[in-house]
Amino acid sequence: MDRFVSNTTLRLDSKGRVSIPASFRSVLARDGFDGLYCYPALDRPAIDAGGNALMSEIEALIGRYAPFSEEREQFALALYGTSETLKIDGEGRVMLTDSLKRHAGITDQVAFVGLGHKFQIWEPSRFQSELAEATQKVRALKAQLGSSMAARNAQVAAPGARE
Amino acid sequence: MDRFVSNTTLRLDSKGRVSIPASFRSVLARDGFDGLYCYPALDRPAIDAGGNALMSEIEALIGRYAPFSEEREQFALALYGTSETLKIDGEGRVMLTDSLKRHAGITDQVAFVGLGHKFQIWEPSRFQSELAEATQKVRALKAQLGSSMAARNAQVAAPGARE
DNA sequence: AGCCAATCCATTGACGCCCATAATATCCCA
DNA sequence: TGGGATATTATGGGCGTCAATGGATTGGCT
Repeated sequence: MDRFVSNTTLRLDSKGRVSIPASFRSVLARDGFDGLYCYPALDRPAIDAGGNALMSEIEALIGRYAPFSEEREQFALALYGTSETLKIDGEGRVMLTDSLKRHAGITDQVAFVGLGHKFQIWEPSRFQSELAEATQKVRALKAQLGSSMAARNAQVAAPGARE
Repeated sequence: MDRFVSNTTLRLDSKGRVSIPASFRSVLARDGFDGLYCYPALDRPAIDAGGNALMSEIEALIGRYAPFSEEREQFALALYGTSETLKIDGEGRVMLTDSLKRHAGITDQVAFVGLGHKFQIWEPSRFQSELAEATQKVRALKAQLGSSMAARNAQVAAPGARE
């Protein structure tokens, strides 16, 4: 597997360390990145994290704006300026910095959430409500798609049906 | 055969493992995917499962939105974030995660239901009632079609409608 | 010296992998 | 066409390994 999927919540120990889920670690290893690249998510109380794939995505985003343009400077500041590269210890753990924890409201537990090419780190209860909200949105979109392509769904609802 | 068809219900053992029906396994093998990709179905108490075909469907859905856009982040969170790639052991069994079992109300038995490019995993009695309901609807639809050809167009326009 | 962080080591519970058995299904050949 | 041999499924259980976690020790830096 070469993408981040699923979610798990883990505890921080007394020293503030937390294990990165083993499945995420193996994706990072495949991606070939020593450490964990992360930064506070722009518009949510979460931490974006990943490896080379994430870094080049950010690079691409910033690269789309002209050098010295106002937008470019601001993106660079918001993303590069707040990024950290955390070390991963021998047991696969990291120590989140205070500013990252503050941004996400993290205290003693975190939820790791796969988003494909990257993953996010949330305070567990905030993640729950965000997930509920996002799920609603996806459901709404599916219903919309369903009514325009309804014949397919009707079939799906009655897989064993014979006439 | 390269599609998932028919349905079987199987038991979970004391360790929570359940065999994937052999016919489904051979489809997965053909699809070339090590493991079982699955996630809670959006609008039913069931689990959607499959291989590469299913995963690229999700990828396509998410790929329609621009990187870092609000929609993309939410979709990735709701879809990738709740997906799991289950390992298949040497005997063709998987262990469903707690959250998947909770979503589908699964305890000690499951029904595998082929849906073509993917399949679903249900709690058996829920599947029975869902199937009965669906059959009922199809029957009603047929009766209407039979008694009045004129109704055809209206029905085709809103086949998924619930009342 | 004193603090913080990087290694290193220990524990425990879950999971992966292996082998065993029973019940079917499939084949093969008289 | 039977009917026994054989392969395949579904299922059960044992055991070693690894992941998550906790704690101790070392080493650098001020």
